[in-house]
Amino acid sequence: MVRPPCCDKLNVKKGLWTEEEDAKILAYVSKHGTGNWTAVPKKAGLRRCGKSCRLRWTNYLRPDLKRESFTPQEEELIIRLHAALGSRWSIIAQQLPGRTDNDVKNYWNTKLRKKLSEMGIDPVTHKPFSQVLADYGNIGGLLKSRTRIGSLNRDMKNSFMIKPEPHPPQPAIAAEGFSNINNRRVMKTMASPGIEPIQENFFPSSNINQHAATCGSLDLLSQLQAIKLVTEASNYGGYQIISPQFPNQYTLSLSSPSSSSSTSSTCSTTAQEKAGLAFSWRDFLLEDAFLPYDHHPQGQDHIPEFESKDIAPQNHSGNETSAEHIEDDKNIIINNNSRVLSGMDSELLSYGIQASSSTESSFVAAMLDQENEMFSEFANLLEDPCY
DNA sequence: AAGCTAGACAACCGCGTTCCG
DNA sequence: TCGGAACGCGGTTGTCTAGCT
Repeated sequence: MVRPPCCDKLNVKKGLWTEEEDAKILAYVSKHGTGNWTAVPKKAGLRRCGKSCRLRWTNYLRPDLKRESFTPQEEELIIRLHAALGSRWSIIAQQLPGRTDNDVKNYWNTKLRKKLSEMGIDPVTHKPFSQVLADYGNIGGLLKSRTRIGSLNRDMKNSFMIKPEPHPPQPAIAAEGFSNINNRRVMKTMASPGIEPIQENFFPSSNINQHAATCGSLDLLSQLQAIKLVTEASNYGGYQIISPQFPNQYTLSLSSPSSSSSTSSTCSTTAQEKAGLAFSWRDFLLEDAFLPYDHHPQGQDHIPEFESKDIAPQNHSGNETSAEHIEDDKNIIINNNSRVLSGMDSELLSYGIQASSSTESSFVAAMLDQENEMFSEFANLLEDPCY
């Protein structure tokens, strides 16, 4: 990376800003407006990088910034947007007047992530840790018991380090195990050698494992298809988690507590043959959370309140087909991303299903995570097709 | 009182994208 | 069309402070 010319000078000042420096920025902006930040240090008489000036103005000096703490409404909106968008802080911040992306990011990292973790919810995927574990176990089976904890996301790692038992944590119990989730001192400790390897055969076997054992590998799309199928199947066999603060947010309503989140999973090809499913790459695009209200099925219990036109203009392909939905006599309330259920096993359809939009849309984030995992962890498999 | 720990948030860094000559 | 500069974003680090031992 080539350092910008304005930052090349050795005498560029770093660190916290003084009131005098702030005053210079304010005076400059009030006179010249924003823009051409590289010229600001010189014109304003500052020994700062232009980039640093812009950041100071954007994150601190802008007159329209809110200084008070986040409201519960803002909290909920952040969580819902994060579930739909992932860590697109600038886009999320656009929906919160007076808040900067840095504000939102810091608030997420220091408060909300921990809060979700204490609720037993993975802040990355917005799914219960138990379900993430189960999903990961299914995919991790392809590793032939070579899975390492190091490939899990941070919060899952912490949950392992603190609560090593593989059984799904119940939310109320899990709370005590997820303190200090975001503390980087803990992260550094966790990264220390010697504690990273996880016991072999940690994750449960699955039909995917069996198929992979015979096939040896799956192509990437097939693996994504498998993940999606597993995820969606798991959604309907997971746990009921109802946050007292966000009672509508993380509600996976189900009627069969005996159903393991991993038991109904199967390899994509097998499942597709069995259920007549057909996936394409479009199935894995982020789209649902941004559909206008009238594109969602009636009766859907969770409609994003933000304006879809303002965010994520990408990935809007194929709305005319993706807007399909199902609402049958089994009281299935799902969003349009769950159309694959149309041919799903009757054993899945036997459950009463309520999947919030955040749960469904967070699938994409989980998918991307797992895809990255696969690229790194399964590199040898992807390079060694069995066909 | 001193040292330590953790929370909060400001600021920096690196990278990708966009703009412009 | 190309290359450099500027901009924007997300992840990470630094610093301050309050609370605890």
